[in-house]
Amino acid sequence: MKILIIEDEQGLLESILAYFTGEGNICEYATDFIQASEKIALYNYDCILLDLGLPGGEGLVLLDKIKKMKKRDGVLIISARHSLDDRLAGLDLGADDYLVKPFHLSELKARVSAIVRRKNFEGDNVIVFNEIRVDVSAMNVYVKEKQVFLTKKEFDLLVYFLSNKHKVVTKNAMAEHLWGDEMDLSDDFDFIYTHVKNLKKKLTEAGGQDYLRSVYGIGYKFGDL
Amino acid sequence: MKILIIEDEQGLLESILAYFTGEGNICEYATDFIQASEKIALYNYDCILLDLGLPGGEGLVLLDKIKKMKKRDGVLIISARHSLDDRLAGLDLGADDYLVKPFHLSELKARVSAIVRRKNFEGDNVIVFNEIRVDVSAMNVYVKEKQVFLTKKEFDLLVYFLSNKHKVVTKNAMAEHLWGDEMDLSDDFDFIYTHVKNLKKKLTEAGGQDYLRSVYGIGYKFGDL
DNA sequence: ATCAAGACTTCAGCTTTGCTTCAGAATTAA
DNA sequence: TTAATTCTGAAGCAAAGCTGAAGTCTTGAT
Repeated sequence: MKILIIEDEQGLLESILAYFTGEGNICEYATDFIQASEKIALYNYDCILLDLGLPGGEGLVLLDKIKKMKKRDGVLIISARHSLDDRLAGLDLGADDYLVKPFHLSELKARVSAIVRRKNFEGDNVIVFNEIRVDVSAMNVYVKEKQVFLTKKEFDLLVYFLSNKHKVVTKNAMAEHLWGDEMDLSDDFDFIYTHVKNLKKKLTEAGGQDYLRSVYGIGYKFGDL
Repeated sequence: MKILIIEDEQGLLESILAYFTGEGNICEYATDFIQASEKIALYNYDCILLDLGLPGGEGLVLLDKIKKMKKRDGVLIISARHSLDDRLAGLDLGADDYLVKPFHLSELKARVSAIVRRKNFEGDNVIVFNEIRVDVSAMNVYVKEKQVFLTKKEFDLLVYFLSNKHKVVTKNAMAEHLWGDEMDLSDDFDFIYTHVKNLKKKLTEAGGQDYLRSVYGIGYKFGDL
């Protein structure tokens, strides 16, 4: 899962980062309006954590921007303000949920999961594709009722392919989804071939068909045929 | 056992908290309607202690909310009012029991235990998984009819694994269940490895299979295979 | 057919994470 | 208070996964 954290308060930012990366997610962050706008414009996130307390009340402006872009990203508002007005303004502008500071990280996690589940899987967190079944929240993968054990990268990759099935995905898009911007996109990341290969091997060895076809010069396409 | 205490009267809240945590339970609390709603929506508790005396008669509304959510949480109503009407209203709305202030903490405890026993185990407070048998209320664990003596942390851990069998559980989730929100989740708590190891050792030494597999970079999975 | 760019395979070393052990702190029991 | 048990924290070692590079094979264009 890919998360963007927009938070200017150093300490809080760091603990959120530590917590979510600890859960195995890809996290990015922005500490001011400009940074945040750029990231939002350039990338897609499963969920954006937005602190309304940015200087100059820029938080609501950002939210407005996100929504005007018609992106699918979920938005969770974080705010120190108890005023009902702010919260309502946020929800009016299309935020998916809000959370008042201070909060427990586990609470934050629960809400983020809820948002992502609502968005991506319409209440169902199991993806089925022919003989492949992926239970996203339990992190279980089955091929023909036989369990397959994947590493984190392999799992992320599979989920990404499954949620883009029958579409051509570029190597860059895959890299962005798996590593966020920790990685210099001008790099070659040839090693993505390694992960693809390992994933393929595990799936076919478990008796699955090979649904992955490479598209020369672009990337891959996962799906029937 | 995880308990939520909804009580706006500071002194009473503190003594209930002290008492139940002293008994070795994980306790959380809420002092107003908003806090309470949020906690209820996000987490599951073995029992919720609800003071009807919240300002604005919000207690009954909360109870209604809980029941409409179809959660399994037990609810014990606490109230200073002696009126039969309130009591009936509460039980009508699905509360499990009713206690009139003032009361002795030991009485409160007895009622909570009774509710939990009734709710969670439908008269049967034993979890069985293959050759492992756990009597939750008596804190007894048996492997193939042979009793195993666990410490409290080990016991909590086992119960947590058993109630999440076949799912991948993260280290964070385990920590939250074992320590509630007293612990800074951005910490490393490496010592959880120690508890895991000790639990494993005791179970296998008693002749149990090793059902626990670690999921690299995420946490553990307990179950068959 | 030839060539270059991209794709695939393999594998070693590097990093991260997990396991084990043990000692001291904290808690509980006697 | 003392003794025993349990919990926490740290250190060293083991394992898993990730990265990077080298060599080989494929593709599509010339």
